[in-house]
Amino acid sequence: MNIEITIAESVAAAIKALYGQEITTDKIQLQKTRKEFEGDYTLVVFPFLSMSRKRPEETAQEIGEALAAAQPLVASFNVVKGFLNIVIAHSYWMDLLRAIDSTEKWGVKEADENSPLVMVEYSSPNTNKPLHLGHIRNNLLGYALSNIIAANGNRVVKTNIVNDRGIHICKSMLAWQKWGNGETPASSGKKGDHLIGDYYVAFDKHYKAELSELMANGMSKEEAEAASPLMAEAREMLVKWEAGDSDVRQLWETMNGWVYEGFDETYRKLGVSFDKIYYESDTYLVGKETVLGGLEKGVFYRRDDESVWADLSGDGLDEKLLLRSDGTSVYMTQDIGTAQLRFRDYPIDKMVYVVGNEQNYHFQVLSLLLDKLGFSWGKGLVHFSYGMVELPEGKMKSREGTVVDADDLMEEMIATARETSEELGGKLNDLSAEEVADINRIIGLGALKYFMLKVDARKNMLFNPKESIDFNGNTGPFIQYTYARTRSIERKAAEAGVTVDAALVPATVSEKECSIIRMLNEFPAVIRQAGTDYSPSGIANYAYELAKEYNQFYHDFSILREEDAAAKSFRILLTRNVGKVIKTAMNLLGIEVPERM
RNA sequence: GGUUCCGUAGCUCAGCUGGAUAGAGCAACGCCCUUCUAAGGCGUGGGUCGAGCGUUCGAAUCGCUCCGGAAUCACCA
Repeated sequence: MNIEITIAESVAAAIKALYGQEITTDKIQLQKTRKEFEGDYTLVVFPFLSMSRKRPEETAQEIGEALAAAQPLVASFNVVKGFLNIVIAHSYWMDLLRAIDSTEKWGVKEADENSPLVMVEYSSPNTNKPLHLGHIRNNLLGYALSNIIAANGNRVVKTNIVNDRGIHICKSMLAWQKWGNGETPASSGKKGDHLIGDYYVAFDKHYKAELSELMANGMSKEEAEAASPLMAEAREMLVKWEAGDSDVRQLWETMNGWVYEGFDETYRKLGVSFDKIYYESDTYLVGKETVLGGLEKGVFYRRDDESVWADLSGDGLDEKLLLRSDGTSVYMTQDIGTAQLRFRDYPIDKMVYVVGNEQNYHFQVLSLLLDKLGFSWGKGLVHFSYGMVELPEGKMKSREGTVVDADDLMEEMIATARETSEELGGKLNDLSAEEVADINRIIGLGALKYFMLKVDARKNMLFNPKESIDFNGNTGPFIQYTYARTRSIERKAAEAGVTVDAALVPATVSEKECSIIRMLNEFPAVIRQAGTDYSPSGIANYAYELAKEYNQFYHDFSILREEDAAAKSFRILLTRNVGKVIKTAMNLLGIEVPERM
């Protein structure tokens, strides 16, 4: 039974008894009492003044007295202006702590076969270059979001749509043919995605050189772009690809294969995974069919030049192209095709797309189109839109070479974790080299992940590599550190033969300790909130608050030297559950926690 | 120009279903390691919550109008 609901019901009963008014519990706002006042929950009495027809202080006093008399959980109360601060009985917090301790996964709601099925699309890379900083934000958000949605009792299918076709991959292929000398990941020792990325850059370099040569000979920029033999070759290759030319297809499969191996490694290192992967090369034709089907049903219309359009002016938007005049598909067509395939594969109840906010308009349109085409989840699709990641030097532009590569960044973070722990000296001396390396990996990646996830996803964020590597303050490593300490205390207690006896009740539980238990009590609500708001940052900030609260209180506190057996038992019990909740919260974010650090 | 999003301390960010004196961290300065982990803790200074108007007993939070910034409005993806 939730304490807040219990109190709210008692308040409603008190108001009825005092003023004869029926009031529903959702009208009663209970909030956490602010730190500077005594109490656990605060009732704001201003809304009841019209019923009581008395001054705020008097009203609060009356309600407080009625509560204290009728509700045994209310130990005491105090009134400050129009605020009634309620102190909950310590025995309640003790019972609650035991209840939390007895649950396997506090706050997590398991799904069953009847639970709604939510599909979450994230990552969605192009196969012509390696993953970069922006993808990291996308992947971390998508993975965390999937966990949070699952923790709210939904079945979740994590999916990735790989953009594996188009002119961009032809550019890499062409450059490799021309200048590659048969280079492979095995021959060069490069990661497959980096190898392909290098050829994409090589194409661009040669193309630019070609353009400036043509322009030097008197052409305008537009003329040069149209005349470029390199670009013409790339386009020719795309036509061959679409026609199913066996040589081109074979090269395409080989090179994409290299990229996928590279991506898999990055995903593994980042700790994200997918249940089902779709490829645009499989979906774009389905999209075309679906659009033509919509055309027959009269949902879309054809123009004189044979192009196919959707008229969305009735929905306050413009007209949208779906098939070019030459019959080829555009981006939107592919997304429709992907949706069609997915719906065939899964009984989707809700679709969540984790895609950058530069595509807000696209998803507004997609939602309408899917709805018109009869997808039940089309109208209610969620575009989980996130902001750009900016660097201190300015916005990231792949062409200007200021891209932060995902693999490099992860390595850098781990290296910094290693340097920092070495500076601190000797803490991990008794561990094997592998164990130490693993701890450094967990910390380095934790720093990166937490930094990305604690910020409200909608906002553009500034990623300062230097600051992110600072392990002080509101950071992943601080939370991991707090967890490692809770584990250390438990280990030491076990070594000393101290057993936790939850039946032992300490004579006093401090207000601060009650406050920590109250925070644990909030965790299920935090998960629900994060699920409805699609907000990993909500979980992240909660984890920090809890870690800070615990760390502050227990910093100068020697649990194991406590002489009162009941108090010692209680504190270890509290420690264990703080650790449990921190770990659960961090794992929802996709962040590992180390047993030691 | 239309649409959407953002504007909170020097910096990076919380807080936003309306509630008490607007919170953290970083940076600066001063304390605290024979103690379960100092990757820490305690303290000091730092704010017209972009501006104005409105609704309300009460507005950082809700509404309107401005001012800044971003994204988007392609037969690109």
